[in-house]
Amino acid sequence: MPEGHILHRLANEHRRLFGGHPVAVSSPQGRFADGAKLLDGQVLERAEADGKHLFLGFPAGWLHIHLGLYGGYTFGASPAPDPVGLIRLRLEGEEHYADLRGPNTCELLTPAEKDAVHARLGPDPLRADADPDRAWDRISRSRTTVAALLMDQKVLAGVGNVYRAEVLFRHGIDPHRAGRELRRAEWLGIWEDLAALMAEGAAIGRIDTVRPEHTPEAMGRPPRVDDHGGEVYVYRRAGQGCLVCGTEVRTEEHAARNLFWCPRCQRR
DNA sequence: TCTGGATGTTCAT
DNA sequence: TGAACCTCCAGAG
Repeated sequence: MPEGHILHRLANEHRRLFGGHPVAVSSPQGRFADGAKLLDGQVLERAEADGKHLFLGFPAGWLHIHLGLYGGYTFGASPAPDPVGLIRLRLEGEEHYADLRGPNTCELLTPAEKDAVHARLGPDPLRADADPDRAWDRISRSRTTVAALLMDQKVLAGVGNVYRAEVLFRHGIDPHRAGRELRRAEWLGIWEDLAALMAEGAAIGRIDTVRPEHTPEAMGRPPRVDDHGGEVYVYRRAGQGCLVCGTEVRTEEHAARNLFWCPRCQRR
């Protein structure tokens, strides 16, 4: 379930489980057989994430992975079992293995090619070197909606549909407002909040955005279960009552993605 | 058993 | 703006 926090979590996981050691690299499915052959037996030297991109550094080059909509990882203790389903990439160390399925991208890059990927991404709230003003330059001049801008990886890297919906709710911002209608203070509030929410998401492995005072328990309401794990305000809650005001949460297709918002809490 | 949907991106038009 | 692509799974029949 890949938004940026998951990729940072995966980078940490790769460092922890395989960093500094040689790994057996294979492609049981066969679609990355040539690349796997080049990397097999090499030491995993680095692992980092930028936005929704994962980079694994080997002497032969950078392994670039993008999970797309339904790519995913499975980790386990060695020895790895016989492959089940389509496993594009398998890394195996002495104690652990990692299986990658269904990625959008799984390719080997030169350092220059890796730099080019970074160059086309906006700042990532989870990276220490990120500069929110770089995103603000784009947002403050744009007629595009805030909803679309937050999902544009050239503007801001790592935010997906869940964080987009949730951060706009938390700041009471109508997703249909144009970027240039946003005030700088509002943007900085969004940025700070994303950095904190996504850091927490990376640490716990799920997206939790509901403030303690709004949890169903605190509000005296029956608990709700989200199929994606954490507790959220509006994402995929169309037709349900808003946790804060009770108004029906709305949804629409916006720039080819599902958008969710509370028409009362989020004003223009 | 089949269909449709999903937290994403790219390319063609 | 729409289609294609990557894969899995819940729900329908």
